[in-house]
Amino acid sequence: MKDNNDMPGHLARRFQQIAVAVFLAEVEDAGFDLTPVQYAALATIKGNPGLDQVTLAGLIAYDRTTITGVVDRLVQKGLAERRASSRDRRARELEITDEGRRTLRKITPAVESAQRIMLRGLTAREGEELMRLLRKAIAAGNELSRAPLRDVQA
Amino acid sequence: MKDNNDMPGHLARRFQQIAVAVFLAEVEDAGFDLTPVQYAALATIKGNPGLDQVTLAGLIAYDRTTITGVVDRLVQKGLAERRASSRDRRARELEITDEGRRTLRKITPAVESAQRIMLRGLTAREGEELMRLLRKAIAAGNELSRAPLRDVQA
DNA sequence: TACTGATAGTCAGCATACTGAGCAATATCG
DNA sequence: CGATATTGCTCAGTATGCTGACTATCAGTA
Repeated sequence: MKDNNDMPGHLARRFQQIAVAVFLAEVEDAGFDLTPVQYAALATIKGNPGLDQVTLAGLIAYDRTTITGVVDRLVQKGLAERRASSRDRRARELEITDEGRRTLRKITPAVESAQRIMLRGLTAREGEELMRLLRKAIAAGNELSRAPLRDVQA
Repeated sequence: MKDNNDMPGHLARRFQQIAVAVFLAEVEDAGFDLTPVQYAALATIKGNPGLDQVTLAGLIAYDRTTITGVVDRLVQKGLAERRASSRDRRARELEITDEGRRTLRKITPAVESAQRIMLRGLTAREGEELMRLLRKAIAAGNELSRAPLRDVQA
């Protein structure tokens, strides 16, 4: 009978659970109300102005049905805008607002602090190694989830 | 500007996402309909007959408000039973059913296969190292989530 | 050009997770 | 003993994530 602690799936769930909690706590301490998912989406919109929702989803490996709600909330908070595309009337072009830019800038220290805290039990070397191993495992399993990571075809 | 791939939080989310997808796929291939969360709960009930919901939640680090729904579904599927405790009328004692035991037994190969698949990009040594680092990071962050792991006080 | 297939987005429904509130029952302590 | 605090559980509300279905639109082709 295997112990939970020998199950990578269980460990993945626990680590993710802690990572989210730490992120939310740091961001709230900084005076903001933004989830990890919303942060990643907003940062990606900023880095890729005018991208459509499917592209955004692919860049951060979200399901396309999830992106709808995430963008809804970013728009509702005034951090992003959703416009009909002129090239493809099915698509929506996404833009970050000035308010979104300001929020991203001010929230960055909290986000970076969160990343440190979630690795606080590890040495710097171990933290790097953990990230390397996660990247490698993720790369090999990318196609196994419904929402794989997709590069932009620039 | 940090890349997503340098953010342990993002990597945690991606690995967990893949882990869940792999688990569900393997279990479905084996002809069962059980989520990772339901599996862990059921296995823990089997190993700790008569435990109450708070104890169960502590053993697998679930929130107590989440456990309610999970147990609901296990009961509804006929895999577990929820009884009023005679010692403490607030508490519910949980028991696995014969059907639950049968399911656990038959599902085990799929669960173990899933754990292998989610590490398929890593060598055996790397897989061990990943689990060690996750365990270490989790131990240091245990108290940071609302639902920390709790040992039984037997 | 008409047909077919693929694509962008949304929606309904289900299953985690969490916040915060509330109820019932137990434990503790003056 | 009685007031208070704590505990076990549930519920309402919100936010991911997913499956599957549907509409509108676009692309490729006969």
